[in-house]
Amino acid sequence: MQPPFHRLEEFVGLTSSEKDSIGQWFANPKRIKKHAPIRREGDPVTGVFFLTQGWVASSVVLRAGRRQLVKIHLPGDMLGFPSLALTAAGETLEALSEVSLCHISNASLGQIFTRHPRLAVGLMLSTQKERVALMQKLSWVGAASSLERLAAFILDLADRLAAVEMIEEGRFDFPLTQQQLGELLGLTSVHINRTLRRLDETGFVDRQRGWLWIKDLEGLKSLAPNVPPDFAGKEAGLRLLGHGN
Amino acid sequence: MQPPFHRLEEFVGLTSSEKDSIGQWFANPKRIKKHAPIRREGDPVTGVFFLTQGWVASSVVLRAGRRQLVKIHLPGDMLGFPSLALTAAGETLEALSEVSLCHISNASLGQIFTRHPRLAVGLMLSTQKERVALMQKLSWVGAASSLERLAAFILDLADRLAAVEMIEEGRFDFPLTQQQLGELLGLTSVHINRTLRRLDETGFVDRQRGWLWIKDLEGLKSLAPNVPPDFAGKEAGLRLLGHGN
DNA sequence: CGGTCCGTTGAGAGTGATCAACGTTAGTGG
DNA sequence: CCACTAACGTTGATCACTCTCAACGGACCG
Repeated sequence: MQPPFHRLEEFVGLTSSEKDSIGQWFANPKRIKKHAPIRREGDPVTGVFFLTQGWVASSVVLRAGRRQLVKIHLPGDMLGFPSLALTAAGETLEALSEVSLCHISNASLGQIFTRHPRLAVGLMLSTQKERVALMQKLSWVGAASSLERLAAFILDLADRLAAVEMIEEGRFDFPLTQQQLGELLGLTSVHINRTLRRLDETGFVDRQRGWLWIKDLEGLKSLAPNVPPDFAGKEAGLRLLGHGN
Repeated sequence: MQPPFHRLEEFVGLTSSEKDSIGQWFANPKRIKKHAPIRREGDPVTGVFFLTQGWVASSVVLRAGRRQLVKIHLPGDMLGFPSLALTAAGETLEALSEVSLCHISNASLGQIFTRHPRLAVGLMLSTQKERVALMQKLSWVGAASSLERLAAFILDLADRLAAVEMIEEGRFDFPLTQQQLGELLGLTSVHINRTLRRLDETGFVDRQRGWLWIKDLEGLKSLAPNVPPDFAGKEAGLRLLGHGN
């Protein structure tokens, strides 16, 4: 199976030599069992990860024993970038399903910058995209009701699932527990349950353990607190590197 | 006056040739009046900014007319990076005080990647640091009480002010209105007011229009929902680029 | 087949929002 | 320099969204 390059090629076109360099990353993918930790907060920072299959949650813990899920990662995502700036990992990465991922060592990552500047730009833009997504999520949690937050998350998720063909006619596997949804959106699992039921009763979604079905996309969109940002694709890379390149 | 290089040199040591390249950025700084917008959401993305003096807020707006302040920027910060991935700016940058900043064009930024890989690594790590900060803030807004959020913000701010010597004995200028504080922390201005008064009455802080005084640092720390992350400094750059470099 | 985790539902409590009014400060123009 | 005005800070009363606590049923796993 072809590794999901789409996120790496989103912002810059890659030459075959660049693709070769990347190809090494996928030499020996690692399989992780459902619910197993990939990396814990405080672990040494050995590099980043490229997720090829499955769902991963990244989270930070607070003193009170609470925790915040920062992001749900899907195939094609790069994991662990923020921790590069820290002495020890600042986020826990946990497999939400059977997961397959590749480790990219610090040295390999550094070589991208010294040898493949175009690829480095692509990586940088990719992490800026993540930052935009994080800003959006902060705005949901800081300034939207439970119904709005849930709608926004489901819509965002559906978009990202579509990019890797993990959604069909609005239906998709959904391995998150309501507890985890709550930790993701700053709500309790009890309130997630009630809010989910409201979406259900209105006919916007249908759900069973393990999967979700968006029955009324436009209805959900009418609830969302913002319109999703418009990512620039290759144009972003060209702005930085010049059109003659 | 020496531009605040500290953030650029935080993760990698710079050679004199690299410093020269950067030096061009500071050729003609632009002055912005208090309360003036630097860039609005939807504006074209012409590059990024390097803040040399003053306070800047970056914010996103939601459909309901609400808005979320994403970050308060201080001298030394790079502004506008996330929007590089977008077709149009995704965040509004607004001067909270008299501001002085330098514009760095897309092309100049691209040249950093093609000509000065070490500097590019420094920039990348710097934006990862911002991402960590954003993750922290999300956790405050998503999982902490109003008192905890306020304490966490004030402590974080004090640390960052200290890095640019804008704080003296715990006292500093503070140009944010309570309305803006509310938009930053996901609370209403009324509730900010009451929460601030609680901090005041407990003797943790003293405040007047325009400035703030941290009277009991340890007390504030006891309220904070998390311990601040430990950034790796030059060690982070060395991990990627190798110690022999 | 039993245990544990997860989803569901109810009752009650509380944090923070909303609405409203007023005093104070700072900025503006005469 | 003063009067005027708008923005900001403060406080009270009330509302409601979400949390907490609790119990129970169902699904999955060993």
